[in-house]
Amino acid sequence: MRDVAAAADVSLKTVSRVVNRERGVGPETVTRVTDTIERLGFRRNDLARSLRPGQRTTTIGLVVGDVGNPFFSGIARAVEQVARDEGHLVISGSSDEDPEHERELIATLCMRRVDGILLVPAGRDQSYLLPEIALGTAVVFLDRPPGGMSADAVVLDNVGGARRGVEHLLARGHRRIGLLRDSGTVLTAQQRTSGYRAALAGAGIQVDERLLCSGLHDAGDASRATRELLALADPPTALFAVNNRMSLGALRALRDSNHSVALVGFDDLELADMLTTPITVVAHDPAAMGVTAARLLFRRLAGDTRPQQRVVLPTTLVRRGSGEVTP
DNA sequence: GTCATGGCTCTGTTAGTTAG
DNA sequence: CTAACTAACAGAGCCATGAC
Repeated sequence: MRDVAAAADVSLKTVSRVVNRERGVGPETVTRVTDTIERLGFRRNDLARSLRPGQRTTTIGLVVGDVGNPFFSGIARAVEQVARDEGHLVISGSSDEDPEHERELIATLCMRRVDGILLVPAGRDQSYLLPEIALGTAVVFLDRPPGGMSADAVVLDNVGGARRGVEHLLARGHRRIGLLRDSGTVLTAQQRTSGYRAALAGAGIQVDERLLCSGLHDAGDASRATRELLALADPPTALFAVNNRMSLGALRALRDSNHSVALVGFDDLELADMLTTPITVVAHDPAAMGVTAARLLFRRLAGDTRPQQRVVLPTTLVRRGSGEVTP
């Protein structure tokens, strides 16, 4: 900037004004400075620009469970689009559902002075964010609400969606429905299990706890659990998988078995409609979640002081075949 | 009073310098 | 040798100035 100022024979301040398109600079000066900027290849240093207090870094942080998971990458893509429209850069990371890792990532983002944070919480307590929020960092939670504090959150209708999926199986005449779920600490899994129980209770069916498989970490675990369920003396005639990894595992196990078992999964799966028996899912829109959360974040950054928002996004049952298998 | 422009100062961190 | 101080980085906020 100093070189530009010297070459264009103006002050630093005038270059700053031209760079930031501020009003009050003569058209001749603007042309001369712009030409010099072009000639010297000057680019504003945003790191230095954000040095002054009150100045934003025009970056936001995004922490999800795993950017490799299609659900989270769908969110990330949508967040990126909104951020770009707002002139912001997204710095993203995966917590691997590890609370410790989540905190480290957030700390790193805060050290880089991101203006706002979009977080899919892995741990049960996010009160460590309160000092950052007090300093002016905007925070919006996705997929799961925060613990130990309250803040804006965009979540899914997990209970309702799961209930609808299980009711769909019940309507086909299934009475023994297995449940495949991941770690019990993840709130979404708990809520989807509640939906499962509510559907059975609504149909006057006692839950057989042997059909509930918990603590499954990945698709491999879900496959093993499915095989175990099918090996029971009175195996389930249908399965409800609480997320896409569980569905994938169940699908692998079902492919290798000669049982005719119905399957409904929460979360849509890529290619789910192209399988021999396409999968029926409780679908939702990751992009809508990303867009909603990002817009909320930027509204807060723009000074919106409305009370904290809890946006609940709907789910839809997509009938494709696997959930329409009758017992 | 308005417009165009310039000058000083401040920011958070760190390398380098000086004092004790 | 350590502690304290200072300069440097690149830009922007605030205020000043001169011309009209």
